[in-house]
Amino acid sequence: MNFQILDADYVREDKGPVIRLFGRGEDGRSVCCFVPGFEPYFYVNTKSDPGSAGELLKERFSSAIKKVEIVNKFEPVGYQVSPKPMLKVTTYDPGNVPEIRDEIAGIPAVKEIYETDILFRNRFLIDRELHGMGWISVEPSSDSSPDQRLYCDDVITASSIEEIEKLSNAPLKYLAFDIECLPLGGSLPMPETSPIIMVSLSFSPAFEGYGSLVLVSKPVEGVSDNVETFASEADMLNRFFEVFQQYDPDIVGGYNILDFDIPYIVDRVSILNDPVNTVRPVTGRDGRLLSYRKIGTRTMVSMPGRVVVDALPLIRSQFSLKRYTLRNVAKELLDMEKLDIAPSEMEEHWEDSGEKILRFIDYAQRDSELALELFMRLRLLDKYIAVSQVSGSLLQEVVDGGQTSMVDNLLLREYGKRDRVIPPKPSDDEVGFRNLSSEGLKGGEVLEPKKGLIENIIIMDYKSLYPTIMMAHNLCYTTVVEKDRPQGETIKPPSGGEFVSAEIFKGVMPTILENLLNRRIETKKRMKGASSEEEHRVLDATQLALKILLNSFYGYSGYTRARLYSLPLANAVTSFGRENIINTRAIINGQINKVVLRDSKVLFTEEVDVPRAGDRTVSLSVVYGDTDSVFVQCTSKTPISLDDAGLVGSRIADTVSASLPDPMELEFESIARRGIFLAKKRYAIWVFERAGNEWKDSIKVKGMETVRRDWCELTSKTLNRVLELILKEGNVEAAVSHVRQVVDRVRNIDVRKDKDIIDDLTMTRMFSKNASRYKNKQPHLTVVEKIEERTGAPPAVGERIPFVITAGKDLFVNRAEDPEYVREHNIPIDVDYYIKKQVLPPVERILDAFGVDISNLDYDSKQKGLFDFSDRPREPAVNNRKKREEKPSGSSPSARSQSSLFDF
DNA sequence: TCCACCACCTAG
DNA sequence: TGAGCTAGGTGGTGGA
Repeated sequence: MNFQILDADYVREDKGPVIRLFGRGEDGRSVCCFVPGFEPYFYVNTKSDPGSAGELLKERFSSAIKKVEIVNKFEPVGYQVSPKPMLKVTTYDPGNVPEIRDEIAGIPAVKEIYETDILFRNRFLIDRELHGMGWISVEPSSDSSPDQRLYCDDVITASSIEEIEKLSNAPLKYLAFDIECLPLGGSLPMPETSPIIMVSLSFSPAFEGYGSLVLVSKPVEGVSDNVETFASEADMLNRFFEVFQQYDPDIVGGYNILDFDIPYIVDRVSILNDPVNTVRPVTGRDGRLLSYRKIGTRTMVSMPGRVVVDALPLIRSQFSLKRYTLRNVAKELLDMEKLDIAPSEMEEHWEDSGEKILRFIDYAQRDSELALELFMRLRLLDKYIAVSQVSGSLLQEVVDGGQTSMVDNLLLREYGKRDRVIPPKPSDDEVGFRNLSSEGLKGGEVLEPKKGLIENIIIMDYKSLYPTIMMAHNLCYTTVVEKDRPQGETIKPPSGGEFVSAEIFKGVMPTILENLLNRRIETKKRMKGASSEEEHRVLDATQLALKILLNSFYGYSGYTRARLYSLPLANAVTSFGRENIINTRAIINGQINKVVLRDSKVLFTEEVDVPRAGDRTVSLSVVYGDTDSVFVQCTSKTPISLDDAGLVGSRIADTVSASLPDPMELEFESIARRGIFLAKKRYAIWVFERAGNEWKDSIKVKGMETVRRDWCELTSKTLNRVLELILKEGNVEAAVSHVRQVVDRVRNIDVRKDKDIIDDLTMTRMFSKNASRYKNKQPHLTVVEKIEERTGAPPAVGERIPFVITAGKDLFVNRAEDPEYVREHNIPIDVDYYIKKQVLPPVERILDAFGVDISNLDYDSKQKGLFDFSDRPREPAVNNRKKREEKPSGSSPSARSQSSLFDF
């Protein structure tokens, strides 16, 4: 029998722990597979003779410890010539391990204890070389059949398990749900007082022919046939859990279900069950009841055999949006409208028996449909499934957790194969110590940009810079010289320290990275020959997962809560990176300096013995770079075609790559016809990228206000237009005139007449911590306070708060106001603020690059400035350009490119 | 007026 | 957005 591993856990039986693997088969049947015979264990490093220490442990813990063996293991960190004897302690029960560990820790002969905090199910997957979302082939054993009541199509016991390769996913079943509560008097619903009145469910694939189902807790006439009505809330909830188990979903999803729907249902059920049990919220494949745990502000839900996924956090981390309400997310990402009923009108709709209640039902249905659409249409889980397969962690862990557990998982697998033990997660004290004693981790190098307008830029970047540095220089926990000294030369990073070369000992991490990198190259190759769209999608997700994992190791090494934290290692990586980008600049500016184009060939100066007619010289100069990228300006007396620039780019990239150790590689990316560079990490370019035989152009904006969520839409729109006019059309005059129009329009805003403009004036900022922790006033905090005052329900920490600035004499922060409130009460907007502080400064920074003298500008409406052309000829930009052209070439950074700006 | 500081968000 | 990292720009505020 073949199936894909969705989840795993264990149960205790008489003979010992038994692993349970949950999954779905290629035939579409859900499976629970019991695997007996796997035992928990951990390692102990002793101060003296391990033999006698082992005897001591066996005696002291005879009821818990099954056996103690002496094994040869390397310690986690540092190059070591040979392993040392340690104790491998096998216990009867995984649950006892923490307790035994704590007692053993007190024994004087014990130096260190390793791998006691690896979850039993993970230990199993790692040791058996199985992976989350991996396919396995199971040989069922005939003699024993598990008798537990499980909510699965098939229940088997395995006699053997083998991982198999399969490109597609099993036909996974998705269920998304959403509840509606009845807020009494328009206030926030609380489980104690507000009943759940509807539950809406959406299915993929359909459930008994229905794509969605709405359960309603009171009788309603005239509903469509995917609506079921009940006499009570309890009846409705019981039906919900019944449908849940009948459908038997693999993925249980929704929007904000972790922070709202699931806790609400659980709390409500316990209230309904108070004197007598009337509702049984069975949701786990093992029959477990729905429950949740709060860890800090985070809600954890465990549903054995299934995977619970809240779309909200996933969308937050993957898409940069101004707001993450379901309404906005559906609009931005799905181009779908959420139906809406204001909380204050819900009671009225609910009490109605005609059109209003039917509308309310539609509204409920739409919410679960939207949630399901987010999963299906955005293919939200593809990436997580692939990361699970590649890292080996279970899907639930990948979805819930960060990069740490994935890296841990990969390290555990490879450390195990190399006979190395892994240290435990650091205690809070240890983390505190690490934070305090850290002299700091230095990051990447950012080259000062040549500011202003620049034409013909070759953009190149290093492919996976940090991972390739680790591979190239064998940087690893296991290669740091701090215990034994190796023979011969060592690798000395610019940051100091020493690492053993790969010839003497190849590091564990470089080995893992090499595997990941090779698999990625292989996967990309297979993508080209993919036989179906589905196969292509799976392979694409896989290569993306490999990239994510490749890039996770560096961050992990500098993360103070990581099992394997190493500042010397992390600093070695970045120091090589900084050295590398500076060397790259030196090679391009100095060694290469210029190239000659001859018959579609790129020649270096030393390759040109006799100049020929038609030779074109292109001078090269690095004008910007950030961590792993270089931007090279090309100057030539004749225009340079995209193809020629591409050839030059490839030749440079190849030349630089050849000077570097494998697998470091500089890659040609794209060509920018024009770019405006304002500061480090702030620029806009008109780029051309190769797409087959074509060049595809686009404008890319980095760091500037158009991509920042704390600026208003008016700013983004205006700036985008200005950038487009300047970059694509070279039309500064038109840009200035556009700004003038915008300013005019803003001056004449009448909030009462033009409510839509409020959307364009709205800024958002994240409410990032509790109000009391803010040292300074903040505009969005003002709004949070106002909302709390008005409704009693302040937005939650972590939400993005929209606000506009209203007119008045008070301090800026105090004039921030909720856009909704402004709309309803026709509150005047601070027009001056929007012109002077929102629209003009970003535009000025750009026009400044054209030498427009802004020092005399006065934007006050009464005095006419550059942007108020009403009684002034609109020529400043043009005049300015002429002035600049008269200057000798080279006297100003943008002078030369300026002259060609309008000829292009 | 200048500067240090907080806060935010972004680049990579 | 409660768990990978640092570098860097910009705006508002309040005190020197």
